Amino acid sequence: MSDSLTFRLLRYIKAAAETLNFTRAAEQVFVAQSSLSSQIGKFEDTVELLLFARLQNGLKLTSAGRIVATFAENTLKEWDQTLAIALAVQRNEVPPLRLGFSSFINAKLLERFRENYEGMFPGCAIQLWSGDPLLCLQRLDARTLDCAILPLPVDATLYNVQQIAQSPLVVCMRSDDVLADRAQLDIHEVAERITIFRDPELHPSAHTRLVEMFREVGIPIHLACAARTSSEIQWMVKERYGLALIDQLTPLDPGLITRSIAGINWTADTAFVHASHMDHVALPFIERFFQQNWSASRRSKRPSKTRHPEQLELLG
Amino acid sequence: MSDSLTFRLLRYIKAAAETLNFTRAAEQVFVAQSSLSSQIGKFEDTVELLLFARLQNGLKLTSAGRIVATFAENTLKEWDQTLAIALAVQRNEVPPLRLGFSSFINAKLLERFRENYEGMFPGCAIQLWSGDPLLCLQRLDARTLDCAILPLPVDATLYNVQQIAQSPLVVCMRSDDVLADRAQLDIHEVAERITIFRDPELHPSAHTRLVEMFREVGIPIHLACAARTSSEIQWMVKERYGLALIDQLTPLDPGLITRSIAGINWTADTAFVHASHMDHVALPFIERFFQQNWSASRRSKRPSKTRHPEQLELLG
DNA sequence: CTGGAGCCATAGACAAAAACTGTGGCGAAA
DNA sequence: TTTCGCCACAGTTTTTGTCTATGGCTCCAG
Repeated sequence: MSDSLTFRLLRYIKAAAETLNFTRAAEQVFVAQSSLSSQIGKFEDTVELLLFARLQNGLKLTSAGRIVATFAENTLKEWDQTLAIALAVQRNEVPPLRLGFSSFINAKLLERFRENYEGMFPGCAIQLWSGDPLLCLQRLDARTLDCAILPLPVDATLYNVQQIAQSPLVVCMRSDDVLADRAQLDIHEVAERITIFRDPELHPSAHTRLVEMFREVGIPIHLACAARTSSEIQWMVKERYGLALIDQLTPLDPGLITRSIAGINWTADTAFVHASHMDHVALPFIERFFQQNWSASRRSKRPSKTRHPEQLELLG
Repeated sequence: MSDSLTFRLLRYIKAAAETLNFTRAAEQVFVAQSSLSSQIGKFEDTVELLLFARLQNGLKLTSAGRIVATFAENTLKEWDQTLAIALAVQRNEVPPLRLGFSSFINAKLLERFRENYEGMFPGCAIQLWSGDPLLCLQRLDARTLDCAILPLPVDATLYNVQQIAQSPLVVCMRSDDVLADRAQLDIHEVAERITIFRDPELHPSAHTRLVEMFREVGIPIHLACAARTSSEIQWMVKERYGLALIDQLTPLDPGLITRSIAGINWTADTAFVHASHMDHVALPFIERFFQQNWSASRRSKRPSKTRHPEQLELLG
């Protein structure tokens, strides 16, 4: 039964598990030693679970005790976070979530994020900040952003990175292109014409990755046009500056089409990123949400016959 | 503070949030209406958090209340699971975890799983059961297996599937093969020689996927040899029956090497699978573990410069 | 418009639980 | 052997929780 269990008791257990010493644990939680001792003892009796082995040379956590202590620690932490966010929501003091995003990520991801955030924290604002990934990361460091949705790879280990989407890269071309009637393209017939890229400065590691991917199929990159936004890319394609590789899910301007490349499974990966300190009250919640519901809700929408991994939009 | 919060109170809050009626909620948790009412009221006072709006036409959860009620529900469920597993561990009544696996998954995954399981549940046994994926799934249905580590794709929606690994498929050949001195292969020069496959019957959906992947590069499959195990495959390669596609991380017999195929990013995906009913006490824990620690611990081991998505061993 | 039903809050009595102080036992270190 | 640190137990006080009973409020049916 869940009775006979108090959050206070969880604190006792946590302290005792940390110190392995009832006396010092009692000091740590500001009660008499006998209180802590008897509480834990009584609990052990009622649930018939020995948490601590009382040995001559001190205490020792039992296996069961380790499990319970872990639970205690997690639950206390989660409660603190829950209380913080609940209070903030009630007082309408949830600061706007400063969400950075690269203009190259899929807009649908942002939309979905917004919907879910509104459901969790009704009335709480999101401040969108569009910028290239490098700037987003800098602003995360400077704490002028709380989190960001960015294309992978994200270099630093300083950030918490959670991949949330993966979708194929396809060639974007005019619908009157000579190759437009082909269902799939061969890399060798289009490689030279792919000349439009995002500005390498915007996300150096992503560009490096592209260069590597090209090299793997034995083709050098012909970078003729550097664009800063997705619409710039599409404009360049329309103006016949060349072809471009774009995320398959990007909304297309009229007059443009996309074609996949046979045998090539390059993907655009997207991640939710935040600095490890987690300044914003909602971040712990969002993080747990991405772990549970997000992938679950996508899984149910996804056609049941799983095909290639490159075609899975989202990975749990 | 985490004081003033009881698990009993969580049950009250949960019941009240479900019924939106203090009287019926009180019945549900077997106390007088006044008790439940005053407990919730006192709690709201002490944490200065209004959980329920008392309106003329009944109760309504506030935004903060919804957050707290969700927390209550989760925490109660997790405690039940924690208590169950802790009791089982203490009594040495954790039934052996009947873990199925395909002989085609990477052995290191099994090893890691075993280590982590031993850490969590010292002394608790794992019964390994090796068999082809289809049989594993059938045994999950029949409840003669608790869970399994299988190659994706897993067709049914009846199972809980959590992807835990992804690694490139490479061509396995003799070290004295004519192509052995090449760093990378072209798909067209090896396609005809790749004749060794796992028996399609063992995992029809995985074979279907392979066929599709071959078709995408415009090459039909020449299935000349069907193997049932990884070592059979390697034996066939050594005996010059042909080449085979294998998981890059497969331990190789001496005399064999692997080469990647340029421009091809086929991957072997592995998932942790269990039936949705979760018979084994440890399953909730394992599941949470995969969500948190597993990917985290891999992330730290992974070289910091993230390369291609196909080369990520594990996805969070 | 009036009486009853449903719902929630409050009050006071009582019971249970948790806290505190003080003490004793036991092993390890001095 | 003494002393110290640590834990368990006993007795007492304080706090907390539950119960019954009651009152106020709204809604609805007669």
